[in-house]
Parts: sequence; structure tokens; C-alpha cells
Amino acid sequence: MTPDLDRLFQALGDPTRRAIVDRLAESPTSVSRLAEPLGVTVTAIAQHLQVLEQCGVVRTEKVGRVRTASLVPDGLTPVERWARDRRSMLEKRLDRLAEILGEEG
Amino acid sequence: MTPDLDRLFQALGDPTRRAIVDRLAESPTSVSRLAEPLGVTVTAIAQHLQVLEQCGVVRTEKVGRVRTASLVPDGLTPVERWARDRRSMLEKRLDRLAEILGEEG
DNA sequence: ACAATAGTGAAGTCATGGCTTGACTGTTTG
DNA sequence: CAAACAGTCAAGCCATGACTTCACTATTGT
Repeated sequence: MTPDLDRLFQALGDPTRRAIVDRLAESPTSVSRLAEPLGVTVTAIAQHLQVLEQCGVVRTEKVGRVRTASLVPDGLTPVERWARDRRSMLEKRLDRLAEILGEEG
Repeated sequence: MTPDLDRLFQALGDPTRRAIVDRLAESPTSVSRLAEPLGVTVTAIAQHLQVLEQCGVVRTEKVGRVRTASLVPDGLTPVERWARDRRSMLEKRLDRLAEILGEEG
């Protein structure tokens, strides 16, 4: 069910991948420039980028010999929406409960 | 870095665990009632609940022989905030860019 | 043309994660 | 008290995931 969210959440569960997202939030960046501060191989970064691309968080374009990665504008909104929906559902329930308890108190 | 978010995102990356959260968004539920519709063992559910508890999404209380799980009110807000922050950061950057391109167009 | 640069591909390693089974501990209920 | 019930513990299984190395393929600058 919803393999989209599966891959999305799982992708963001990795600290290196979230670090990549953070870096890309500032500006589009090449593979090797992403690898530098993270203490991993460029190969690893390339693999992470593939994962992030597959779940719609990152876009990637290779011009010449350098591949530049950038964030997809609405790539994170499914996550945001999922969390917000659950929270609002819970809040509504708790409000109803508080109301009932208030009436009889 | 931020092992909180690590565990949180990773926890939510599992479909069974998200299904549990969905169920709990409706109402607090016992372990065995959670297990029923999900096609897994109660043992598995107990393990999932432990994970969700450790990352602050779920609260759990055992009275008599039945353990009842419920959602923690702000358990998902870190996720929501993280996603929202990145999105707004990106949007600001893109707005600035559009402005610059507009000026010279 | 040559050397340095930027990335890709295919293996392989090592740890972790989700799940199960089977035995066991408490708690209700007839 | 005995039997059904709700959950827990300890092990172990199997798949996946994050990473590395090494060899290799473009590209770019001298």
C-alpha cells in the first residue's frame, strides 16, 4: 500500500540522505561537491541520489561530465501532508473528548 | 546527527507501522486488535509498538493483561516541521531567482 | 595526445530490520 | 481450580541497505 510513502519515508530515514537534501535546499550541487563534506565515496552519493530521485525528492541532470542535483519543488509535500493529516485527525478527536468531559464536569 | 529524526523517519518508512499509526489516529487500540487486520503476529505488533514508542509517536499502557496503545499528540510534528522548513527554504530561493530573471527579462 | 577530473558499474562485505516460532508469564472467566 | 486469553521473551531466518573497492568510460584543460 502506498509504496510512494514507503520509499519516501525510508529514503529520509537515512542521515546522509537528509544531509544531501539540506545541502540541496541551499543550492543545486554536483555529485563530488556533495560527497566532500559527508565523508563518503562519490559512489555512495550517486546511489543516494538515485534513491532520492526515485521517490521524487531530487532531480538530476548531467551536462558534460558533471551531474548536478537539485530539489524537486513539491518533493517533500507528501510527507508534510501525511503528518499534518494524522495530527489534525488526532486533535479533532481529543477536542471532542475534552468537550464531552467538560460537559459532565 | 539528529538521531531523533533518523528513528522517526525510519519508523514511518514501514507500511505496517504507518498502518498502526492510522488505526491509532481513530482510537486507542490493544495489541491484538491491531494485529488482526494487518496479517502479522501479535509479537510483530509488539515490536513495532516498541519502535514507535521509542521515537515518541506512540504511548502505551498496560492495564490487567491488555496493553493499549495511543498516539502521542505531537509525535509527528518533527516530521512535519522538517519537511515544511526545507520546502519554504527552497521556495524562497526559487522566488529570488524568479525575481532576478524577471528584472533582466 | 596526455593527464587530470567527474562520474558509472559490478561485485562483495557487514550490519540491521521485519518477521516467525515456541516456550512462558500473568490475568480473567466458567 | 482449569482453561482460555493477552501479551512477552529469546532465538533465529532471510532480505535489504549502506558502503566500499576496483576497473572502466566520458569529458575537459594543457
